[in-house]
Amino acid sequence: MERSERGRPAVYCSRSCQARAYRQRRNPPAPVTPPETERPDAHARKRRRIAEAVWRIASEHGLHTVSMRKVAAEAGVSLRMVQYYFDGKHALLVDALRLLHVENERLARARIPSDAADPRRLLRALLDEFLPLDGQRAFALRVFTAYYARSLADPALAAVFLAAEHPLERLVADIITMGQAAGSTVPGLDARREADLLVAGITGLGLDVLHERRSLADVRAVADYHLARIFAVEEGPPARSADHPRSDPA
Amino acid sequence: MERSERGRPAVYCSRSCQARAYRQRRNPPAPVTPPETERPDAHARKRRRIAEAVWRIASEHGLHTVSMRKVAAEAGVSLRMVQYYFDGKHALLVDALRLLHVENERLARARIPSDAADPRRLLRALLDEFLPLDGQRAFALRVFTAYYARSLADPALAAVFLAAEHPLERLVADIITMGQAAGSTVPGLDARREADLLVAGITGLGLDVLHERRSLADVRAVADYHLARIFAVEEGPPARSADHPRSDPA
DNA sequence: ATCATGATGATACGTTTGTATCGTAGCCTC
DNA sequence: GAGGCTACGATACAAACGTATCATCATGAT
Repeated sequence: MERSERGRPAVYCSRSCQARAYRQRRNPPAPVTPPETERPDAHARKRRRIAEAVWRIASEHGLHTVSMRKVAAEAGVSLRMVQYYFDGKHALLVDALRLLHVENERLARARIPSDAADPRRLLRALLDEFLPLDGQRAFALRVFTAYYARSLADPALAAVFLAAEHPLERLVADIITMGQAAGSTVPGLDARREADLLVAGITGLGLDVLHERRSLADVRAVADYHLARIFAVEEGPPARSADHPRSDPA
Repeated sequence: MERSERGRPAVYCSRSCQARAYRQRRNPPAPVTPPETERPDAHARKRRRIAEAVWRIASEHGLHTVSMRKVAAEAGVSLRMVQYYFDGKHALLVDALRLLHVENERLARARIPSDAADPRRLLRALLDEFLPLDGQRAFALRVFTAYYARSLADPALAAVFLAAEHPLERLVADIITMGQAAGSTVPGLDARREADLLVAGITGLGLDVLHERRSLADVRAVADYHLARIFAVEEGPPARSADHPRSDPA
C-alpha cells in the first residue's frame, strides 16, 4: 500500500497539499501540457529553447551523450523544466527532431531563390541545401545524421524522417522535368532516376565533407559536373559560384 | 594512502596474493594482451566472438544501447571477460568496428567475381556490395551506419572510416576508365565524378532501403539506369546477377 | 617444489541517468 | 479568501553503467 517508494519522501506541509497530491495521484493522465499546440507564445518558446540545447549537444558530442541533465544545463534551465516541457527523454528526442525539421525547412525555403526562372540554377540551390556550406547547415547536417542512425532502431524517429523528407526527390525530378519541357536538358533522360541518385549522392557527399574526407570544392565540382551533364551546357558567364578550392570551413 | 577505494575490498587470501596485487598496482601498463597480434588462435577468436555481440546489439537496437554487460550477455561470457579482452568500453567499440571492417572486406572480396572481363558487370557487382541484398549485408550496413554517425563526434572511430573506405571511389573510377579504354562507354565521361556520385548515391539509396523508404527493386533500377547511361547499351541477356534476396542472416 | 603468468570468476564502488514525487508561488475564478 | 491551475524548485531513489580490484585455477618455467 505504500504510495511512494521513490521521489522525495512524503512530509506533507499541510492537509491541503496532501489532498492535492492524493488527487493528482489518482488521475495520472496529462494535467501537464494538455493543449499541446495552443499557448502560442511562452510555452513554445521554452520548448524550442530546450530543443536547441538538444541539437547543440547532439551536434557537438553526439546523440548518445544527450541526457536530461546535460540538456537542462545547456539550455540554462533546471532538470525539472526539461521534465515539465517534454514527456520523458524519448519524447524529448523525438520532439527535438520534429522541431529541427520544421526549422530547417523554414531556413531552406528562405535560402533558395523563389524565382523559378532557370531550372538549373534552382536545382543547384536546392542541392546546396544538403551541403554544409555554412555553420548552420553543417550543424543541422550533423544533428540529422546522428538522428538518422538512431532512427534505424527507433520507429518513432523513423516516422519523422519518413513523413518529412520524402517529397524531396520528387521536387528535384519536377525541376528536371521542367528543364526537359523547356528543352534545356540533354535528351533521353529519366528525370526520376536522375533525381534519386542526385539527392542521395549529394547528401552522402555532404557527409563526407563533414567527415573531412572530402573538400567542399570537390563536392561542388561533382555536383556541377552532373548538372552540366543533365542540362545542356549554356549559361553565358562561367557562373562558378564557388569552384575554387577556397577552403571555406564552417 | 588507502590503496583501494573501489572494487572488491581488500581481504587478502594470502601473503603471495597481496604481494602480487602490490606489484601489479605498481606497474599498471598492459600486462593484459601485450602481444596484441600474436596468439593467433584462441585469443583472437574470443575477441571476435565478443565483437560479434557488439555488432548484433548495434544492428538490432543501436549503438547507444551497447553496454559492457549487454555485450557480455549476448556473447555468453562474463563481464570480466569483456573487460579482459578489450581495454575498456571505448576500445571495445573501436576494435569491434575494425574487426567488422576487415570481415566485411573479406566477404565482399569473396562475393564479387574476380573475372574482370566485363567492366559493367564488375561495377554492378561492386555497387551491389552497398545494398542490403541479403541478411548479412543489411546487418553490416546497419552497424556501419550506427558507427558512422558516432564517428562524427569520435575521432578514433572516424580514423577507422578514413583509413578504410577511401580507395573505393578510386576503384570504381578505375573500372569506368577501364570501360572507356575498351570503348564500351559513352564518350565524354569524367570517370572520377561519375564514380563519386555513384558510390555516394548508391550508399545513400541502400540506407533508404534499410529505412523502408524505398524498395530494393527501385534502387536497383536506379543503379541499372545509371550503369546503362555510363556504358553503351549492350549485354544481350538481362544478366541479373543476384536479384533474389536470398536472406542469409549470418 | 616453487613461482610467475594467463584466463576467468566474483564482487563492489562511485557515478550518471531517468523518473517520481512533494512543495510553493503566482495567477484566476467563484 | 478558498481552491484550482500552471510553472517551477528541490530532492530522492532505483537501476544501470564503467571500472577496479581480489581470488582461483590451470600450465609451464625454474
